[in-house]
Amino acid sequence: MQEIAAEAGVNQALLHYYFRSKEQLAQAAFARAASQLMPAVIAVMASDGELEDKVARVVAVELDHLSRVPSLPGYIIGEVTHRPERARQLILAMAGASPDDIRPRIFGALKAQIDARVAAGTMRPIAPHTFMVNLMALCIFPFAARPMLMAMLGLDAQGFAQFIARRREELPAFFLGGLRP
Amino acid sequence: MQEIAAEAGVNQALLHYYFRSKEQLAQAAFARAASQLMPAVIAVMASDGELEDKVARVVAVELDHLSRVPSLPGYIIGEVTHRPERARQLILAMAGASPDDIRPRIFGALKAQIDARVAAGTMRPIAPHTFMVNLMALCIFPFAARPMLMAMLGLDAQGFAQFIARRREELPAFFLGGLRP
DNA sequence: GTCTATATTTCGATAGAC
DNA sequence: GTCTATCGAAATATAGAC
Repeated sequence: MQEIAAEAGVNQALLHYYFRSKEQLAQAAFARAASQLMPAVIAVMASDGELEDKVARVVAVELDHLSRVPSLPGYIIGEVTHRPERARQLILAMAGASPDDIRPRIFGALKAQIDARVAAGTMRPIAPHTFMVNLMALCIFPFAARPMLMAMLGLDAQGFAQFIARRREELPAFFLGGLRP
Repeated sequence: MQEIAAEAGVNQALLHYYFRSKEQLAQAAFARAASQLMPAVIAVMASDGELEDKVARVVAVELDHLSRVPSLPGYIIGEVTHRPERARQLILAMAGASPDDIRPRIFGALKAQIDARVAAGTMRPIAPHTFMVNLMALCIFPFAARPMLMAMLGLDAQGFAQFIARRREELPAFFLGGLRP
């Protein structure tokens, strides 16, 4: 609380005036972060448009956005791991609706598009869940594991940014390639 | 410290006797966790054997292991995000050697194998870094984001386990599929 | 709404008996 | 090595002036 107050240029009493307790401040911070984890990803996936274009757009939007707040995924994952009850709030903040309401909207459209591709023989069957998880994993994980990857690959901040920039171009082809029959 | 002592069935004084401070206890816990994040992955990747077999073995070993400690990735990611200086210790604990020593061992062998496949026309070019990051992402992310995915996909613990079990079978084909020319 | 000052609680660390 | 008891520091929450 002291650190936060100092960084905000106020004192602890004011934080308490606005948030009433440390826990409620933590929840507010988490809610704001959660709403920024997957900007428009759900909207994109639920929208009309060719599957391949959706993938390309999700990758581009997501990597561009996370490049601006690279530690966001690590923060959210740490928080949700430590307090699993936040998971529901996370989905709610991401999508603006409850998990039960969101699920059909995303996975309904996605399943129909996958089925169409499979029927046309241009795609192997894949569960919509798996499709989404793989896409999220390939986009989000490099940021979540950023300090680890920087150490492992011997990159500084600039080198990491370049790594992501290349990824932005290559990832759609890699992802869609994994789905070819 | 109180919670940890209670769970361990001892008291705080004994924790201090063994670890001297909270920070040193945290480091010890982190080091132990780090050594379990990617069991044998580095060994497998640096070993002889066909690339396709390595991928299949890494996926199998990693998913089997993380299924037994599903919150390990989330803990490590949270810790490294909050304290990036732990990243070096993470690599060291994972591989038993410094990042600078490990890098050539993994990526040297990997690069040679990729180059051979590319020359034979059976694989698109891919940077060894990207290869490793994609593989790690697809294996580790589902566990790191487990509470979030459970909420998003509407799974309980058993449903998540089944999701991973299917993943164990499907992931190698998806991953290698993304590399075909 | 924002501050200073302070009360209250929690927590990490230590002393010392066994 | 393990415990009980306690010190001292730190942090959160509150009171009250402006």
